[in-house]
Amino acid sequence: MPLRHDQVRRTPDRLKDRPTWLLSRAHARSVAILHAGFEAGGNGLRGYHYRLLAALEQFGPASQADLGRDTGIDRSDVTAALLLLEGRGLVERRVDPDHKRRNIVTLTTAGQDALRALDDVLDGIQREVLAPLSAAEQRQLVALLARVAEG
Amino acid sequence: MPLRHDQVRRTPDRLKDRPTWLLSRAHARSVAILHAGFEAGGNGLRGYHYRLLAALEQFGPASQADLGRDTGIDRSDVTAALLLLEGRGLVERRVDPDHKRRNIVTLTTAGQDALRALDDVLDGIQREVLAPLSAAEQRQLVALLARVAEG
DNA sequence: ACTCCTTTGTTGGCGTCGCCAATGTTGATG
DNA sequence: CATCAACATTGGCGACGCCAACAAAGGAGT
Repeated sequence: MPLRHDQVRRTPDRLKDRPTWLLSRAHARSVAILHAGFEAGGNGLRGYHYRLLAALEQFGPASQADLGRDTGIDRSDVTAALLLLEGRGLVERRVDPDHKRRNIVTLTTAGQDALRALDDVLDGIQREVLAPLSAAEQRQLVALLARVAEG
Repeated sequence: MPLRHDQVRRTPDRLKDRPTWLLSRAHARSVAILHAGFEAGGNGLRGYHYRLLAALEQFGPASQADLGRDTGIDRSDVTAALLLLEGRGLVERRVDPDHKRRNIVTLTTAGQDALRALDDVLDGIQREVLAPLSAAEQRQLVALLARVAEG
């Protein structure tokens, strides 16, 4: 069996046609573009932070546990992410007077501004990720992905 | 603004329709199913190991650098993954006599068997991941994902 | 009132995947 | 012969997901 340095990039057949592989590759590309976008215009915020800001903006003040449930983020990770958001003044935390064990998290004006800025970044990223597809195909993909994601 | 414990799981609108979000969710589900499958029938091997075995089986013995290129795995991660594969006797490493800095990695018979076993596991996983879709839709999704993955 | 169970926030840890830098060797190229 | 590139290895980092243990607090049932 001959060796094969000096050859072009290949992908084993076992991988390249498997849906899970394609899903993984597509996701990897999406993540790379997301990362670059957040790097450039995200001001150090990451996916977790955006999810939390989005939930706060839409649903209003909430406890950390509820935030975790709405965003699919583990309670412990919510704590860490909020620490950063609070440090930047994008969010405020205070103890719920009725439930002293509960923190009520509120979006600040600065937080709203940051969310809007991220929205723009995100929109650009969507366009870049879906660029290989026509508008109709993009809609198809979104519909199919939604069902696969749901299970 | 009223609080909202005791409510059902919701997802912020900002997230739930974005292609990158759906891609991420679909990928997450795929990964969860993959993880469960490897847990059950993967004998402690993970994605990296399968990729490496697949490349070796199809393309024959190769240097670690070539393996990395074929599988999209970083050289440093190839080293670590091979360490485990070698420890299990699924792979053999020897120095290339013509290039003493190069290791030639060879798939053993046990490695081939392990690969076959993983193939079956993987096939089952594909079916589970794509279960929400009809056969025609599955083909559509695969075609679209391939293009998105490619960029 | 008292016990039991659950929720909440926090800390700390683990695993996967992807990536990058530095290093010592070695081969190839000028 | 000097330089440069490739190779394998080590070690580290970041994002994301997840889990266990914990103390504080509340709720339910007796």
